[in-house]
Amino acid sequence: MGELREPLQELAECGLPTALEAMGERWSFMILRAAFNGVRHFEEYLSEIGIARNILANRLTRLTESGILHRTPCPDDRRKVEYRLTEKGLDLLPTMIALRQWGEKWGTGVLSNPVLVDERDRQPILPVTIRSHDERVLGHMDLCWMNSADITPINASSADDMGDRVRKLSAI
Amino acid sequence: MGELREPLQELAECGLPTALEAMGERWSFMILRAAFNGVRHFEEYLSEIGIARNILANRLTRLTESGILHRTPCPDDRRKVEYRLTEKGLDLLPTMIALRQWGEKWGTGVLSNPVLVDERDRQPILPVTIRSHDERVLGHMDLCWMNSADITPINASSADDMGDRVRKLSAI
DNA sequence: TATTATAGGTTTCTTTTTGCAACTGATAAT
DNA sequence: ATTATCAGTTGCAAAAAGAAACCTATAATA
Repeated sequence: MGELREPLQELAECGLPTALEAMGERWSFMILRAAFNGVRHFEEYLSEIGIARNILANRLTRLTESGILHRTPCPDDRRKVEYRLTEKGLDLLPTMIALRQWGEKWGTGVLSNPVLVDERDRQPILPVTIRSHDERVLGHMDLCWMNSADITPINASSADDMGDRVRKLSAI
Repeated sequence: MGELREPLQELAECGLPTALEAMGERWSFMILRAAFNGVRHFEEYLSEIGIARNILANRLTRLTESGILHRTPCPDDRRKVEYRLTEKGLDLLPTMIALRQWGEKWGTGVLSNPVLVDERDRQPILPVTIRSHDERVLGHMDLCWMNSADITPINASSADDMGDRVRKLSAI
């Protein structure tokens, strides 16, 4: 068993550290959840989440700086400020739902409420999954890591051996 | 504009806090990523991730306690210990990939490498999305929150008004 | 108009968590 | 018999989180 593994440096080339820089701090996901639930104002976030005032102020600033929330002074009441999700923030929904679903599945029997449904038929959404380009649901047994340089563009045929250029995830 | 919102307490009924208790600490996702990349041993995690020794020890213990990693002393070299993903840990893959894809999309042009591909055709996986029960991809405009008690089981018909029992996500 | 209340912070101080570096105890390699 | 490796632990300094009081601008109320 040769423990064949890529140069460790390669692990760094990934969006995860970037994502964690913006969302990895304590409370960030709770603030995001509140935002997705329609919370907009400072005092509202404060009572919704069990967070300290100064920390909330700090997180809202940072989430705003990283473009996840947008801060607008309220025109009708000039004491108030609105923090709402940007497109970038809204785009975190799959991540948040996946995390929530995982917590639900493996946690101590918390059945989520309210539940996300498709408004068209009012049916709950599916568990978030990983899918192949042709939409098959993939388990980790079906996946492997591959150097992006070695990927054959779709349509181009592939009578290619690949040799050591793939590494199976199921071997983990 | 009545700002109609559910009793705030309802927000707590969700798997997210549970999930964050296990995965919300700094480094947890980085350790998970390393584990998914085949890392198994303490010193290996240590050099892979830029984490301090004592913190790593602490995190590995906590991830083991929460059933995400499994700790086994190596039979062939009794100095070594293996930390590998449990089923519960493996089940975090969609979350991790969703987060990584988000980081890739919105970060400063980091193209991930290696890339996750379907081993069957060696094509990159799709972006992780939210899907309706019949597999349509849903944007946040297509979603609403609903009290789980009010959901009509599929197949049962629904000539039901629903009134205020739904709250659109696109209103956020 | 004067007074009080509210919104969104900031400041100060205490506690907790992180990070670094050195140390340890068991096992394996030389 | 000596040295190296592995998986930690310990002690201490720095950073971050949390609680509580304070502040400023605006709005509501008497």
